[in-house]
Amino acid sequence: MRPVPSILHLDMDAFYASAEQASKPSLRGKAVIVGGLGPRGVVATASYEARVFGVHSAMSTAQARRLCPHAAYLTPRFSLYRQVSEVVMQMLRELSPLVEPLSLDEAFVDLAAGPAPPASAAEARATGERLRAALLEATTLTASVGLAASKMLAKTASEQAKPDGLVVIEPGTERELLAPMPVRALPGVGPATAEQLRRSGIHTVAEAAEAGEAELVRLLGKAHGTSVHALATGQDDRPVVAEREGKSISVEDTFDVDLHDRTRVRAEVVRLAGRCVDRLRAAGRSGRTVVLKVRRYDFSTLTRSETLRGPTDDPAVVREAAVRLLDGVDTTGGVRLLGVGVSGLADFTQEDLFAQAGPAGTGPVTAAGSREAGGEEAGTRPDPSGAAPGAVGAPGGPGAGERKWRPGQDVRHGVYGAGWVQGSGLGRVTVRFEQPWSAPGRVRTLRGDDPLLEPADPPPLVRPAGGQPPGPVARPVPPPLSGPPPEPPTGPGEPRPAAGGPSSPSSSPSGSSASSP
DNA sequence: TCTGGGGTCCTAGGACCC
DNA sequence: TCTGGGGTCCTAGGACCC
Repeated sequence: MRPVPSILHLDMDAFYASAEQASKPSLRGKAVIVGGLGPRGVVATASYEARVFGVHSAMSTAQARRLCPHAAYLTPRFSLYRQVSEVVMQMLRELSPLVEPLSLDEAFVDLAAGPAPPASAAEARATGERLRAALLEATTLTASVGLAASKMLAKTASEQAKPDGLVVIEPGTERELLAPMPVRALPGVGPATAEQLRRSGIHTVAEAAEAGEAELVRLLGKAHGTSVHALATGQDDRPVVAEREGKSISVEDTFDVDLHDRTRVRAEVVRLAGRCVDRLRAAGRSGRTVVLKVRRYDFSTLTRSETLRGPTDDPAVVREAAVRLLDGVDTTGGVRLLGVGVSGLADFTQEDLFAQAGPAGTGPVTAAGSREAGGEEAGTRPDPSGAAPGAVGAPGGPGAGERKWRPGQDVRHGVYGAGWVQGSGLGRVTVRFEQPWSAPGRVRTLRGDDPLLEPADPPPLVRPAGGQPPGPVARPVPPPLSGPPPEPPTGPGEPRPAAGGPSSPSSSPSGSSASSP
C-alpha cells in the first residue's frame, strides 16, 4: 500500500438537485427533488433541504410528495448534467491522466500518476482543496473529496466529507478507522450480504475481519468472500483505471399502467430495440447477444437472451431477435416493464462483418448496412417530447408525445426570454423566466399552445464570457399575463387561437407542477 | 399511488469439445 | 456398461452500485 494518500475520490454533492438549483435561481435554498414524476417514478436525487424531511434517493416519488409536498419536483435534464460532468472530468484530468469516472458525478483520480504527485498527506490535502475551489468556480457546484491510499478508503473519506468537505485518511490509520463501521460501509456489501453476515453475528467491519477469510468464503462464496475479507482488513490494491470500455448497452421503460395487450407489448419491444440500436450505433459499437427483459405485474423479472453468430448493429436483426425472445415469454397478468439490451460488444470493423457472414449456420445473419456517421448521440438528442413511455393511453405511435411541457424543462419565449417550466396542465403552462446568472425570476402562466413558446437547450451554469445580455430584463416587456395561475390566460401579444385549440387532455390529467407555493 | 434506468460482476447448470 | 476431467460458451438469475 502506498505511503501517501494519493488516491482521490470526488463526489459532487446532491449532483442533479444542485445542478438544478444552480440553474434556477428561484430554487436555491429550497427543497428540490429530481426524479421520475409519473405514478411509478422514483427519486434520483434530493437536495439537502429536502433530505431534512426524510426524502432520499430511490424512494418512490409518491412517498416523497407525502413527506415533502412543498418541494419542487423536476424531471432530470441529463444534457445539463453531462455538460457539467464533462467540465468536472476535464479538471480532474489536469491532476492526472488516471481518472476513472464511476458516474456523471463521481470519479477516482490517481494523483501519483499525475504531473505533481503529492509527497505527503498535507500536499494531497492542498491539492484536494484547490480542486474543490476550482470546481466551485467553474461550475458553481460544491464537491466532496476523499483522499487515502486506496480506492475504498478514498471513497469512505469522501462519504465522511459530505457535504462540501474534504477528508484525508492517513496511511496507517485505516484499520482502526474501519473497525467500528457497519459492514454495509464496505463496497459490495448490500442489503442481502449484510443480512447474510448479520445472521452469523457479523455486524461491523471488525467482526468481519475477525471472522477470517475462510469463514467469509463459506458464507458468501469464493469471489465475494475473498473480497469482503480483503476490504474489511483494509487491503485494497485495485488500481485506478481510465477509460474502461462498456460491455453492454440497454434501454428499458416502466409503464405508468401495466400492459396487457400482446400487440402493444410487441410494439413496445420493437420500439425499445430501435432505441437500443440507436445508442449502440451512436457509440460506434456492435453487439452479439440480444437480451429481452420483462418485469411482470407482480414485479417478478425475467430475462431471455439470444447470441447471434456475429456482432451486429442492424436494427432489423436486433428487433427480430427481441421479438423472437418475447414469443417465449408468458405475459398474461400484465407487463410493468420492458427492456432490450445488447452485450458482447465489439468495435464494428470490417473483419467483424466477414466473421459474421462466415460459415453456414442457422443464426440470423445480415450484413449491417453502411453506418451513417452522422452521430445522433442518443443521450444528447434534444428529445423535447420526452413522452413518458407509459403516458396513459398514448398509442405508442411515433409522434405520441402529448406531454409537451415537463416540469423543469428549459424553454424560450419570443417575448419573455429564457425560462423553465414550473408546471403544466389543463392546457396551460406555468413558466418561470430566469437564468442561472439572473436574479430569481417571476412566474407567468401561458397557454400550453402559445406559439412564442418553444423548448430550449439548458443554459450553461456559468455565464458565458461576453455573452448576450440577460434577455428577459433588458428589453421592454409587455405586461405579464398573470401572477398566480388564474383564468385561462390570454396574453396581449398572443394570437387568440381558434375555439378550443388542442388542449391535449392526455397530458397528465392531474396536471403536474414543479413546486406548489 | 410501494419499488427508475443504466450499468457491472458473480454463480451455476448444461452443452460441447478434447 | 454406469459414468473422468478439464475448459469454454451460453443462458438465467441475482447482488450491487450510482
